[in-house]
Amino acid sequence: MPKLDDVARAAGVSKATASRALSGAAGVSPATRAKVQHAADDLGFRASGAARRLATGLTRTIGVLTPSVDRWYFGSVLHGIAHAADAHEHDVLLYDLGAFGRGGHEKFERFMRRGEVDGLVTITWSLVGGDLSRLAELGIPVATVGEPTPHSRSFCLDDSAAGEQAAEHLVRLGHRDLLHLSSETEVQPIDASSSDRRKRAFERVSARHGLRLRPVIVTPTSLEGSHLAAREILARRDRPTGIVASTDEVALGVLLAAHHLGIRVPEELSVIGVDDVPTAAAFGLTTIRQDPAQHGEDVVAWIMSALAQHPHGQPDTEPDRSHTSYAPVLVIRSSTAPPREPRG
Amino acid sequence: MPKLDDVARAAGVSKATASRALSGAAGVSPATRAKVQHAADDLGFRASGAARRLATGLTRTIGVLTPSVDRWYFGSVLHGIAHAADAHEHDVLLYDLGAFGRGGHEKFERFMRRGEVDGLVTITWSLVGGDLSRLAELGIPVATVGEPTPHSRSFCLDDSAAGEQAAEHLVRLGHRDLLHLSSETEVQPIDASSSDRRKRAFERVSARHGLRLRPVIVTPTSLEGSHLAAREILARRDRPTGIVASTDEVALGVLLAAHHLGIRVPEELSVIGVDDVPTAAAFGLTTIRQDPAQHGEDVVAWIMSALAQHPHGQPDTEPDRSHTSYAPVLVIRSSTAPPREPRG
DNA sequence: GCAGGAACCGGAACCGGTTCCACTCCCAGT
DNA sequence: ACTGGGAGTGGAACCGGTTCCGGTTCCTGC
Repeated sequence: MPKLDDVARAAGVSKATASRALSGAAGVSPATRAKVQHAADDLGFRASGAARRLATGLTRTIGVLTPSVDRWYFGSVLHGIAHAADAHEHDVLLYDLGAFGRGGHEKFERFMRRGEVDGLVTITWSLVGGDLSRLAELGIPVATVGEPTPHSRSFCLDDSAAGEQAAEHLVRLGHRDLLHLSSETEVQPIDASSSDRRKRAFERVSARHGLRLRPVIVTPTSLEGSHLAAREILARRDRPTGIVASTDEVALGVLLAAHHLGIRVPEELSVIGVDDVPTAAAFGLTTIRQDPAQHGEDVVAWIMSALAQHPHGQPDTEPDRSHTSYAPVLVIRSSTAPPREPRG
Repeated sequence: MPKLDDVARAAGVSKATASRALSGAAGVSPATRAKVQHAADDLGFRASGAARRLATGLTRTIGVLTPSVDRWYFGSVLHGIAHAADAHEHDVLLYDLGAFGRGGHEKFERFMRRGEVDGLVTITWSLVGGDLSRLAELGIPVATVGEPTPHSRSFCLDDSAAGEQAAEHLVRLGHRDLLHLSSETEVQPIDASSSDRRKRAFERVSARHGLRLRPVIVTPTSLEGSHLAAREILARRDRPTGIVASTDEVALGVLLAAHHLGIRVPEELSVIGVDDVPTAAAFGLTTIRQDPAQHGEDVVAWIMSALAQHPHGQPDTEPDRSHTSYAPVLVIRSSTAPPREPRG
């Protein structure tokens, strides 16, 4: 494996010049640069990342802390991050904290102990199992996607608007008797989750239009969980005419329950979700769309710009803790329609 | 940020001894080790990974090349890898090649140019966009999960057995008129995909039992794609009594189509898939289960053992290219039953 | 009492780049 | 002709660990 020294010797220059030539630094004559480049290609030279890291203190790597990787939302964000990082010639170091199970805290500690990255993105803040306020001490750009947070730069769907749009869509169709069904988040404080923000938005809409007040239902986070919960709800005589689900997964559970109970959608029951997962289209589910992969690309773009401004260490100014919220977009399919016999 | 030198000075020993003490190497008295450890804790010392890399040539990182991260199978494997790697105090460097889109080849080249890892796992071999035979030159343990391959160690569900079990299950129930529906793989050579192996197994079972011969149907890889294909198939008068799908995603599309056409499952149609995705349970889908997360854990275990045997560079012996194939397990739910009027 | 050796430790040479600083040219300005 | 300065380059000091090698010390065996 040839080293920089070999390249320098082959090109008849010093290590210093060879380094400058290959890294594109200024102060090298075009002729010399070409000579060095040629020698490097010739020898099949590949710079040692370890040596570069040690000398520059830069890893050209961005870390991702996520509570899970095999769920749609997290996977999509990660996909966007990986794509954007690649475009910037950066690698992605993945820490799958698995906070949905246990052991997330230990993994977080391991990251703090030995994770060496230039920038960090946490996919959701409160879900990952660790004291995330300590991340600020890292002295690197930190951003969160999936939830607004005062502790760092953040990117997230406007959950309130999403919740409102979902409810308003059904109200506009004539529904007066709605129910909100959300899935619980297993680790997250209940009052800081996206589900909760959507739920509260629903309640605001309910109050605004004087809709019938129904108890809040929370189901386990799984299609099966929401399916069973929905079955119970829909089996009752006074079931609502429409259900606003906090996510598409929950909404699909409702669809499933309706199917099993022989309740026709949308004739007898309207259902709306949030996310627009790939399967939503196949099921004809009306939903509020968000694009997590885009969020992932944006968060990397921000990290790169932060890195460009402050190549090393602490920024001298106050760190950017602004929040980017994405506007939800309503996607109307065939799971929503006016109620059969509008009341009120 | 304290360095090893500081720790050594604080403990009143040399850098060499401090290094040995902290790394757990032999040749340090218990008393000295404790003293150094204490000093390190005291100063909040964290060893520089970059320096360690440079000195040892080890990255304590394993790379993952995957065609996608936001699909169930890949995400699950990745989850297993991340979990196991963490248990071995290794990091995970993710290369999402995105071969389902374009640009996979460039990303692969970037990995070859600058990816520095101790071990590598590719999730599927032919799907990722690059000349993977070059990976052997890396001189590090390489393994593949998701498909058997002669080029490297590999881990994969026994697709033939899975395909046979699925078909045999329906035959055992009395079906004589089956159809196999598989989704195409966009990049993979068609004759090397898991779908293809499952399809050929189906054909063997068909021949063995002299079942009615039906044309092979291939659908686009998406729930929507298989849904539409299934609708066309099921709308015909002479539709089969059972459908063997190459994956659960395809099977769910069939279920969806049956629902829209008012065909009752399993009374009028049996459906079986492969994978046992989380949603399969909610839909009552009979399927062949595999556990990709386990495959991920196993592949990491193998890499770790290979690393332990040959700490550096090329193994002197022939590299291990054996294949581990996982036995499929049939999970019977409510989408399969004897046909209404058994023929033959 | 003394050779032999094991256990422990320190000095210094690495690993392979980057970058500061000094030095040499060469050319424009007066 | 002489100087100021910028462009191009080389020497050498880093970055922060690991590890080889040699030197003490102390204990065991004869």
